Amino acid sequence: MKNTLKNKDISQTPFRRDVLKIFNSHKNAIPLSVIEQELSSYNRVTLYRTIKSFIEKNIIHEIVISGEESKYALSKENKDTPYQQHIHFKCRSCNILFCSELDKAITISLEKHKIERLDIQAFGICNKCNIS
Amino acid sequence: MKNTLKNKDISQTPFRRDVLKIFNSHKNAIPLSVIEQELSSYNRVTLYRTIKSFIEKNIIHEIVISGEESKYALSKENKDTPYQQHIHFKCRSCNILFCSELDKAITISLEKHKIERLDIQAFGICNKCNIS
DNA sequence: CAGTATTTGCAACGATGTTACATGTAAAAT
DNA sequence: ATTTTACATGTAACATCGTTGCAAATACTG
Ligand SMILES: [Mn+2]
Ligand SMILES: [Mn+2]
Ligand SMILES: [Zn+2]
Ligand SMILES: [Zn+2]
Repeated sequence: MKNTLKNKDISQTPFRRDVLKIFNSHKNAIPLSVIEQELSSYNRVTLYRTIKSFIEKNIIHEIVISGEESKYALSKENKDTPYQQHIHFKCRSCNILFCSELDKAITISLEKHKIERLDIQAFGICNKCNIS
Repeated sequence: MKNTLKNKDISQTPFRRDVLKIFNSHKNAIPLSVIEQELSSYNRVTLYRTIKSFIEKNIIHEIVISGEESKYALSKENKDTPYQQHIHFKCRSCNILFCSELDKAITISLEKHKIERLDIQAFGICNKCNIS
């Protein structure tokens, strides 16, 4: 499970390891600004390139929501593990955003059009905010 | 059905009318670049502000997809008509993006979290691209 | 029509993301 | 282990995007 870089056919560099460590230390999706805060020092350009590589290699995926800073989260899929349907949940109270698997896959059909993949964002109130 | 500007409590100006005309003349969601092409002349700042007002007044809504230019489409909801669940379909062949209503509303439940609203993007092959 | 509120255009600015190129480093080959 | 090669990084410059302050123009109100 560790050493995602080697598994992903992408060369191991200190900077990439640091960024990956940050992703591994967060349960939820994080924006660039959080990565920047947690890196002691960094180069803007290199960070952009790192994020882009990670997305291309399927190490992370981007989650965009209208009017918000893009967020990034570790991907589960590999060469071995194929893509698995999941949704993104965003709490309107504490603002966390996380990936969540579903018991049963959602299917939608549209009469005339062939749907191959769904991208689902759910908005509401999370567990923690609900009880307090 | 016409004269959306008056209904929406937003003052009518030539520029806003022109932009609205463009939306009315397109069945599908369109990006800023298309609006810019179709306006004979325009001011960048004013266009940004117009789009922002239209979104605030619920005349249009923004559809963002990772890695793509944001697109905008007319909204159905008014003071009268409440929000109605719908999905966005994007064809990977001809690239059109449009809003589509569903026969039956989709519901997802997440055990611990309270879902209030869903945002669903569907990707695949549209009608037209499928037959040709 | 006159007075007020809102919108527009302009100029300047900040944030975001990209590119070219020289240098450094990781991985592969010997 | 050393050399070679391919790839990653840092720097600077740039382009694009979107925002702001302010003065002038226009739409709305009465
Ligand atoms: Mn996810
Ligand atoms: Mn829509
Ligand atoms: Zn919460
Ligand atoms: Zn199509």
